[in-house]
Amino acid sequence: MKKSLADKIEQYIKVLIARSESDQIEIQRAELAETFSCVPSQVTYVLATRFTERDGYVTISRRGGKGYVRITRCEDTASLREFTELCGFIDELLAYKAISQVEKDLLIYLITNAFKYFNHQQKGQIYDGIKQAISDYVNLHE
Amino acid sequence: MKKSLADKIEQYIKVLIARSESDQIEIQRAELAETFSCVPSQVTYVLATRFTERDGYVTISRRGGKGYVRITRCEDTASLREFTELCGFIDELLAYKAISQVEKDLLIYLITNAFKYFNHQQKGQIYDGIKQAISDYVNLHE
DNA sequence: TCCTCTTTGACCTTTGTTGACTTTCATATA
DNA sequence: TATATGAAAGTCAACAAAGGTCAAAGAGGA
Repeated sequence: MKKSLADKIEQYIKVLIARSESDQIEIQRAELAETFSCVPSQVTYVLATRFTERDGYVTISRRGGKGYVRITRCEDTASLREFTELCGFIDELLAYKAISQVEKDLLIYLITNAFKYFNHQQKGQIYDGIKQAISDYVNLHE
Repeated sequence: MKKSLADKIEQYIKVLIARSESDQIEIQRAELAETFSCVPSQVTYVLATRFTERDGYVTISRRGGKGYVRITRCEDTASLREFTELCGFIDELLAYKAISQVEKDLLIYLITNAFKYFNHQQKGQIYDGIKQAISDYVNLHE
C-alpha cells in the first residue's frame, strides 16, 4: 500500500506509544511536523482522523510556551463502541422477538468471549461484521 | 473468441493475486488504467463484473491522496479447516441438544457471512475463537 | 437487426495537504 | 500586580488527489 503522509505519521505515533511504558506519549506538534517536513496542522489532521476515542485514544493538549499534545491509548474503551452497539442491537432483536432469549444469551456470551486475542481495531471490525450478518439473517427470516 | 480489454485486465489481476502471499492485492485504479491505456472507470467495470462476492472476491477501497483498491480472494470457506471443524462442532451440539435448530441456523449463517473482510489466516483464528467460546458456553449451561 | 457486453467521459464524493489566521498559555517587564 | 510579548496549539477553508457513479455510445455475436 502506498502510504500517505498521514499514514506515516499515524504509524510513527503508534510505534512511539507501543514503545512507551504507560501507553501514553507527549509530543510537540511543531516538532513532529518538522520531522515529517510538513505543516503542523497536518499533525492535527492525523490526530483528528486516526486517534479518536472511537479508535481507542484520548488526546489532550496545552497551547502556549511549553505546549504539548499528550496521546493516551485506552485499550479498555477500544472497540467499546462497536461492542456496545452490537449488544444494543441484539437487545432490540430480542425486544422485537426476532430472536429468543436463549439465542441472545448465546450471542452475548460469544461476542464477549470469543475474540479476546484480537486487537481493538480487529475487534471493532469483527463486531461490525457480526452486526451486519445478524441484521441480514433477521431480514431473511422475517 | 477475441479477448476484450476487460478480459485482459481481469486476467492481469488474477495473476497478481495468484502470486501474492495472502490472496490479497492492492492496486491503484489510475495506475492500472494507465498500464492498459484506458480510463479508470474501466477498472471499476472489471471489478464490478468479475470480482464480485459471487465470484469469490471482496474489494474495499480508499479515496483521496494515495488511495487504493484492495482485492481479496475469499477461497471457499468450506475448504478452511477451522471452518469445517466449527461447523462439525455445531452439528454435534445440535445432536446432543445442547443448542436448538434455530440457534444452529443462526450460528452457521453468522460464521459463513460475518467475516468476509478478513483474510484466510484471520478467519482461521476467528473460527477457533468462536469454537472455544461456544464450547465454554455449553459447559456453563449443562 | 437486436441484444448484451464493453468502453468512454463528465461529474461526484471522499480523503489528504497546506497556509493564513485565531486562541491560549508562560514568562518577562513596567 | 497588570500588561505585553512570544511561543506554542487550534480552526477553517481552499486546493489537490485519489476512487465512484452513471448514462451514452460502440462493438460483436446470434
